[in-house]
Amino acid sequence: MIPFHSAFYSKDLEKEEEETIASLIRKCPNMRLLRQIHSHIITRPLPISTFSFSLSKIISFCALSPLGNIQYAQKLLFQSPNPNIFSFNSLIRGLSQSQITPTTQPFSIFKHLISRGHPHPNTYTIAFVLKSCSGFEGQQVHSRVMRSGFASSSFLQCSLVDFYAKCEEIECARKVFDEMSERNVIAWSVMISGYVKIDLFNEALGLFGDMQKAGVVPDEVTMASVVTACGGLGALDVGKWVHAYIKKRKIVIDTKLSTALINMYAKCGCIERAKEVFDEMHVKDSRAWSSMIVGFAIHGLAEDALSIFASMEESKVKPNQVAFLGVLQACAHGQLVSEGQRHWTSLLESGIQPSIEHYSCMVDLFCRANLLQEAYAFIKNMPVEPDPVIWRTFLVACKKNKNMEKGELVGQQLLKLEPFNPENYALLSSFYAACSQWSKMSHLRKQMRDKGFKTVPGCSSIEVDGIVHEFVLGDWSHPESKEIKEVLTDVMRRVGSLGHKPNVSGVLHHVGDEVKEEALCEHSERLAIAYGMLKTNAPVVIRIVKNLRVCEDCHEVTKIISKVYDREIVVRDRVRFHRFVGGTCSCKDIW
DNA sequence: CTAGGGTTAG
Repeated sequence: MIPFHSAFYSKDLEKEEEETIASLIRKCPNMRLLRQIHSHIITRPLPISTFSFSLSKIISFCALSPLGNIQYAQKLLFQSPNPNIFSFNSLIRGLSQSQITPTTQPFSIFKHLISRGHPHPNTYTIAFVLKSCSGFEGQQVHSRVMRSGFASSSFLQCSLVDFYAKCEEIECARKVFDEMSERNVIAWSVMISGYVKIDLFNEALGLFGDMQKAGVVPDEVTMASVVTACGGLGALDVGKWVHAYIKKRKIVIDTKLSTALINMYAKCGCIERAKEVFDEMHVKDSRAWSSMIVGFAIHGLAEDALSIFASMEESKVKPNQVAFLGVLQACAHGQLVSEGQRHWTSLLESGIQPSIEHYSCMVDLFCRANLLQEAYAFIKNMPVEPDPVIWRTFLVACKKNKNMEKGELVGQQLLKLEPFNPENYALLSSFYAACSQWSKMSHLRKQMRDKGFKTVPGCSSIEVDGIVHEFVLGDWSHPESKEIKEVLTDVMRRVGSLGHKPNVSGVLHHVGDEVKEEALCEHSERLAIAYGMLKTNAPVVIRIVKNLRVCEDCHEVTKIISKVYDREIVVRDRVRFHRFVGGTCSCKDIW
């Protein structure tokens, strides 16, 4: 510390002193030393501006440094006679970043500032406050911004767009975005990522197109959202185009963008390319590893998932909860029961608190291996309450194993837990159908009708020449549906001549088998596959994205198609991929 | 001392 005598104090010395104190605080290794610096500046007869500057640096350290103490920052601030806005900003930022739930909310500090009239909040204050606001609070901040002189601040406009996007108030976000006079790369990126956050992937891609038209150059942050949108849509062609665009524009492919690309390729059914991107990464963090593990898992490549998990451990990156989720998922889908149990033990040993998703994977592990007893015992021994997903997993297994007793029990449980979810009624009804309990099934379907429940219809899409065609169950409105029908008739003739008997157990209505067989042919994945067969030729891969899980009969038929028409068909299910080649499926018929 | 991005059960 510079010794000084106030009599000789000049502006230069003042600056020098401030600089020394600031640098001391920057390098401060712990709170104990910080308190010493604090008492130093209190006891020294510093000029008021130097004192105030130093105190704000101390408060900032306490509020923001990992070595700091947010409570202490708050105490200091409210004890000091005239804290500046810098100090308030640090405290607000610290509170909104803090992991522990703060006793004081940033928004209430903001209100406090306004009611006492000084110091005046600035754009920094508002940006920090918005990060931790509830929807209601944020609207109040918004209206204050409009009444203040900050309405045209690009920073705040971006913060507001992001704030509304985080609240899933996408129309409000869009309104702020549209009213901006100048939109920089950040404004476009926040809006695009806002759409991605709520699964409006087409809107995100559309806006990316508008951004290009507006001549704003995207960067790696923008592209991460765009890539994620492609993955969400399962649009491989667009995804490949976007990847090529990134390379051509020489946009930096950092860890986050690489992770997004891995995920996109995996979700678009192209696991080889996902692996290529992964191998090219220089720095792989736990999220990158997790993406690769989950990618292998959803492709049914359990061995690859396990070996990449082992490599992750070897490379000293600690598996996070998602990595464990991926490896358990892989074991479940690959029927590797003992491997799954081994990783479960290692999850518990790692100190990670298993989440409901982890428990769900374990239940699924037993269910897919038809170990219903083990699954049920596992559910009963869980320290957390089983959720509807877990019960549905178990009920699907009961359906497959025609276990009336357990299935009925669990089905009732499910309806009690989630009485307004049509999916539960549909599932239980198909369970009764599988067990040939027709009267119970019609009773349930009557209940559904009475309650006005509608199940989500199956919907499959296929991308042809960059255009995504959607097909809904039983919907023949496609302009080329006559040709599609001809393809399907040919398929049924050739598939039938190979001795395939339609498996109608997946059809819900208790009607004649002939009607049921017809209903099977109208399943959305069949329409989409037929369209793919119509519009493309081998060796082009037919890639389908479906919103529900594939029905058993469609799965059989698709296997046969892949053989007799010699077409590779990749179907993205609601939960995983099926790759049909030469009459077999990569899921080994477990799904 | 401001604004934007990546993994997650059936």
